[in-house]
Amino acid sequence: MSRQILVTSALPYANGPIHIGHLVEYIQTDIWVRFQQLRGNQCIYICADDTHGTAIMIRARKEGRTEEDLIAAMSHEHQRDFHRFGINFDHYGSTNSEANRKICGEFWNALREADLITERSIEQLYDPDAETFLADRFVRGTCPKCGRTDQAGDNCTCGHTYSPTDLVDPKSTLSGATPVLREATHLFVQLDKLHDWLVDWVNTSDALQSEVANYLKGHFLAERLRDWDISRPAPYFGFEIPDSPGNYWYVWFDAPIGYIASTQQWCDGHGERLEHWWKNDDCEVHHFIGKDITYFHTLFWPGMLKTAGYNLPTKVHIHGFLNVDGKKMSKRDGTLISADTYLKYADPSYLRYFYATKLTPRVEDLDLGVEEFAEKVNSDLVGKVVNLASRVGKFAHGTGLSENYPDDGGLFEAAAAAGDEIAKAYEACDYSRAMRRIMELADAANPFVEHAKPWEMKKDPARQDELRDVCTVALNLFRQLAIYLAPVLPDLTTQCSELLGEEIVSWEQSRTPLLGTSVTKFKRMLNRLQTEELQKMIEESKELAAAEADTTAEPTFNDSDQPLKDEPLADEITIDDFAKVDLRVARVIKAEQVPEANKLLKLTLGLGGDEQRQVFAGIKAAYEPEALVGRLVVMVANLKPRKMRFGLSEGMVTAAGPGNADVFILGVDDGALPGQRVH
RNA sequence: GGGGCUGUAGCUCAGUUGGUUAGAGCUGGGGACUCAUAAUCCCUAGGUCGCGGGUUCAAGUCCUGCCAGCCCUACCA
Repeated sequence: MSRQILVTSALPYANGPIHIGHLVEYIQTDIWVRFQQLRGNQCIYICADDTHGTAIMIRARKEGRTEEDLIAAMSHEHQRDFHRFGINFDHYGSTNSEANRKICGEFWNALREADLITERSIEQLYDPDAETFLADRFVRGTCPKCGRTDQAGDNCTCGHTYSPTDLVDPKSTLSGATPVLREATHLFVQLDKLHDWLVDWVNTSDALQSEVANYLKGHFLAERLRDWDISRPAPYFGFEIPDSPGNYWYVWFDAPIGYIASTQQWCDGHGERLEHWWKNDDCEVHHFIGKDITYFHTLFWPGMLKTAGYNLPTKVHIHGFLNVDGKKMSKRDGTLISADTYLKYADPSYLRYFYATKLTPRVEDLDLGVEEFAEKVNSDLVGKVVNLASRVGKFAHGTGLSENYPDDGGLFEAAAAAGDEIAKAYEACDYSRAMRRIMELADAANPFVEHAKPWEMKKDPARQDELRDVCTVALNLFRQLAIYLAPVLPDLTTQCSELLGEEIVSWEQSRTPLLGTSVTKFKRMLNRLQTEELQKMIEESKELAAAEADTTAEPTFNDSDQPLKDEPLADEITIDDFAKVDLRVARVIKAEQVPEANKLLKLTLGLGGDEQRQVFAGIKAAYEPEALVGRLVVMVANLKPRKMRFGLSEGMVTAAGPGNADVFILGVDDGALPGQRVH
């Protein structure tokens, strides 16, 4: 009984190129889809570019083009890369399509009807220059806890987390402007109304890996589910909400619906009905995703599907991240290798096979060790599998295959019997196990040729029948391997088909030997992988990253000349003049308000040990005392003490800026110690 | 701090419901062959199964404590 299966991979964001980390997922999915098709199931593979959101809007603006132009170019590039890696989508759409807008509307109405939508006003930082609300990652500023500057909008390297509205001296990374708080209405999905249903679904469906189910139960379902902020105010690149003008669906609302919209487009082109795939209990829906988007696919998405009356996922297959040589991929190390760069140095089959040997049904990170990668490809694929065909190909071209299958000591039969186990492993996404079993078969096949010594038969005209029998066995064992590897190595399968003049279309072909046909001239199938090529690949990635950093860094140096005009450079001095000023690193030990003073804060500065100075600084309008405590500042330590109305000031804290709220205290890089002199 | 996962030969891993001398591939050492892409074949080396307790006639396999590593999360996913 043939199954009907719809498969998706996560939608790549139209904001950057595909890299080898992304490919883990697409290769994993593609293998599964090809396996299902080989087994005779009706299986379609749907994907699309994820195109909406602030990041796309900002990037398009920076590049001076429309969003549509940007995402069209990106989609083209993505599809080109996927194609070159043998990722065989049945349809690759875009979330920025009319089909998607329409289905989003349908989901929206269903959520409204189920009374799951609520409205609330929230305050968010707004960039008055760029005229847009700012997501956390577009705000940087000084950590309110430790005073480190240039920290991200939601957390600091000191480990503290906070809201971007807590940042001292926040700046928009888009325009450099100081963001202001602005109120806007947002729409929320009250997910907690589906709490009981979700608990039940997580417990009873087979859709989730056990560790994922545990994670959900322990983290989210253990308490009240928070409302999900599902709208963004204009300007926003996305779909405007029909019954809430000026508000747009958040990109995470329309992205998963893109799975359905893209299916719709496929249906339109193939005379199919969407209901047959998405509103049909007989159709399985499988999502392949990375662990970072677990939450969306296992709580919100099922909730939305349930509410709108679509098929729930039969299975959400979640995989871990890719490391390279045991470390996170990084641009600096050159290990964040783009699909495009990879292809200049290595065959896509290598990566497909290597990932297959590493993938298990668990949510585990996988490691691409550069040495291991080359070893595995060379010894398994070239040395064992391809070698089997390579070593008899020349002989077989003359003899063709025997009419009857010769005695091979039970090798073919054993390999045919192993098919069920291998299929089971593929089905369970346990490719690692499948590859292991297949290589065991290859290990058993090579000794057969070795012991039969076909090269001796070749020299003896009386033994040509024997020679043909040996070739028949070797090539049939090779053919079995090619069939079992077909989901992983489509190119090898094609080459096998060409060699033997038989198209490989079904897993069942592994059960019966191919006999009595001619064999075409053997052509080399796969080259060995040189580790030097991999080194070059990493080098090129490094250079690309460096070049990119150059071009992106440039605009940030576009500084105004106003400060210099306001305060021209002073007269030249000698080094001796400068040496008279004793600048020291000091730690702010105490910082207090001076009740009667308009501009002053009273600071107690430590120079290490017991050495302390009391300093009055005119920074009241710019800094909260609490934010200063613990910070390192640079002070003029040998300034003659000066009596002020509120007490003695024994030095001066250095700072830049015209005054009032625009005062910026000089800091030092990590590692400096109180008491050290500034030279 | 909370949760999850992992810890078996130099490396990557397998070890089914607890049951004979713990396995494979790669690497290393020795040999053979020459059909094959410095491919292949044969032989060989090698591990107190992270550590300590416990249950059992019997534990890598179950329970418990500890140690190490990785990941997630830390009252806005």
